[in-house]
Amino acid sequence: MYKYSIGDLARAAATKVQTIRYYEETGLMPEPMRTAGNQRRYDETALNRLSFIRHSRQLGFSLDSIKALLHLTDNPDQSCQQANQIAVEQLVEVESRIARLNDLRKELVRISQSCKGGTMADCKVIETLSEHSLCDCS
Amino acid sequence: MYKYSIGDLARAAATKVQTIRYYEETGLMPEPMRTAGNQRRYDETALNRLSFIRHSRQLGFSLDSIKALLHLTDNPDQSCQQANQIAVEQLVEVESRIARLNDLRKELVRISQSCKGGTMADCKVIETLSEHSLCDCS
DNA sequence: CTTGAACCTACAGCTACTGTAGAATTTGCA
DNA sequence: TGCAAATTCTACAGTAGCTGTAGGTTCAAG
Repeated sequence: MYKYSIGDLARAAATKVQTIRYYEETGLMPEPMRTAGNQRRYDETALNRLSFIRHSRQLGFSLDSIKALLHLTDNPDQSCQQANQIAVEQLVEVESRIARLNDLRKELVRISQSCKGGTMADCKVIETLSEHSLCDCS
Repeated sequence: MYKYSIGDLARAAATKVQTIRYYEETGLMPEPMRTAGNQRRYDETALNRLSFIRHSRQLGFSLDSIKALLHLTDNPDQSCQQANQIAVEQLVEVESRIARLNDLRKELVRISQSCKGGTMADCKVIETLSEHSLCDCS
């Protein structure tokens, strides 16, 4: 039943041991059972919860958003709309980040194409980095 | 000549006063002149340097990369190639971030489209976030 | 000359971990 | 069963790149 050590859990969810303890500290993971010698022991539920957290983190959700999502799952009668709302907000955020990065990419291309291979004295890269007025970025 | 207070500089470069002091602490900005009453006073050179730093930050360069670029400008005889190398590395990094974010976006779209508006008990959003196996992300 | 804005230093806090030290426990193998 | 190696424990410091605060001083306008 309570078969996983913290190291097992870490391996299974591709996390670090310290990260799991950190999640416990900050209330994302519940306090697990302990052995007689005070070591943590986990069950499948804990592994699922940790996987959920890690996957959400990979999708860019903040720990606060994840906390909110986990709180929602603890109240199964509430509307799914709130969970969806959090996901949509995250989507909006990701799309705006993509847009900004595309702008950056454009200017970086311009900068690196300006290099004519001379010395620093007439380096167009540095020059271009100095002139914010010319760039498209917000 | 030394006409800018730290507040003037902050306004001119759209930064916070504390950020300028932080850049000084970490060696990105040189220690400026001081008034008799110990307040910092800057000239145009300092403003140019700060603008360079801010613009580079907006393009996603780390403070370490910026330090390297600034170091290059202090040695005008060196090859421009090194500066270009840093810019190209940054470009590669930005492109990989864009690619990853595009993957995330795809999955977030899938997640938010799965919401059918019921209760949390059968929330597809949460379900989808739990199942890493189904997703495309790395 | 006064008053209020801006400045000073020093330090704590933010996110989301990661690393370290030194001690205790558990596990595998003889 | 005994022992060594691996793992775990707590507690705390450090990372990037700032940002905010407290308590005090200086500057500039009127």
